[in-house]
Amino acid sequence: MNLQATDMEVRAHAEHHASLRLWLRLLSCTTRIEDTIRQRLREQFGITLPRFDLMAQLEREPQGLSMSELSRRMMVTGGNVTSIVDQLEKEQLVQRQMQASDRRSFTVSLTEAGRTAFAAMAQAHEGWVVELLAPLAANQQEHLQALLGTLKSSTPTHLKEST
Amino acid sequence: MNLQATDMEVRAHAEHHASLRLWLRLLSCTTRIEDTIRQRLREQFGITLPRFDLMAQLEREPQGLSMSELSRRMMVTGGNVTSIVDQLEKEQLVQRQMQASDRRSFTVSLTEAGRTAFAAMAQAHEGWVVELLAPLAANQQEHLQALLGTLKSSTPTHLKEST
DNA sequence: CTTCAATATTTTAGGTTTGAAGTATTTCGG
DNA sequence: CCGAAATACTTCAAACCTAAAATATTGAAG
Repeated sequence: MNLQATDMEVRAHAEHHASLRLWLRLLSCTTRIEDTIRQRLREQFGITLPRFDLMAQLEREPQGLSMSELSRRMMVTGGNVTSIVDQLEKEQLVQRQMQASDRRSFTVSLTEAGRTAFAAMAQAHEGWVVELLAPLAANQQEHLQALLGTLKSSTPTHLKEST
Repeated sequence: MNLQATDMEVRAHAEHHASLRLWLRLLSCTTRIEDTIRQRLREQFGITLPRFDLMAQLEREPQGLSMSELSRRMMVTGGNVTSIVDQLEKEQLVQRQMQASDRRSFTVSLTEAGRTAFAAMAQAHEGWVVELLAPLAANQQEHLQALLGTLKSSTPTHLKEST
């Protein structure tokens, strides 16, 4: 083994370590923001983050979404969506509507009460996100968005992002 | 309200929207990588991600860690750590060791079997992380690391990162 | 028309996670 | 020494989540 090969191995090893550290930092930043939002949603609105997320998906699609489409957009399993919709339906915030065309499927949409409740929460939520990302200046945020875009585009395309 | 004030409001609104999009992208990138790792750990090693994470914490600290320190580093609640340690102890991968000094507390550490099992998994895991972050060149990864560092340093310091 | 694969959702079992309440031990002010 | 506050861990109930199996319906090939 010559010197150059050794150098390459050292460099590869260092880069591996750097990737690992990057992943841990990515995870911890995300977790921290998520935990803060979860806590505030609970304290200020008595709602859980998954329920808020589901309502957020529906709010963008007034005509409603199927269970499978919700599952895909929220990047969670179908069984999971079933139970969250069950909860929200019990609280009269969303409704299941049968489809004439396909009796296997139906659309879920916000009720009037759901839309009203969501509007207040969404406004607070947006403010929190702005606050929590404020350590980064606008141009840094743009840069971060671009880097994450590069990352996202090549990752195994399990499920689609809705933005 | 004059024109400049209107401009500022428009800009503020646009920036809010940009922050929200950035947050959603951050979340979806993280979730996607996490789901891939979770799936591979299950398929190739028959282990769950939380158990792997706990073992990873212990691997860095041969002398062992207390339950509360584990809880802090993993950024999860204490009750959660209890059940994961219970599982791993049942599988003989970790052990609880009483402390002479404080009978409330004890240290958790990897068993010999645990260290062996973890070594194989950690190597595969590091490879996956490198692979999943590969869309970003080394210098882009550095840049991302720096931006996330800025973000992390000012975020409510709930729990500490170990890196 | 019938059968069989595909699709849409639910159910089930096993884990993970939280927040809050409970138990045991230590520390420290008086 | 005593008792209250703090600390370390566990237990509990409720919700979340996954993967896999089950149910119901549709579509399409023969």
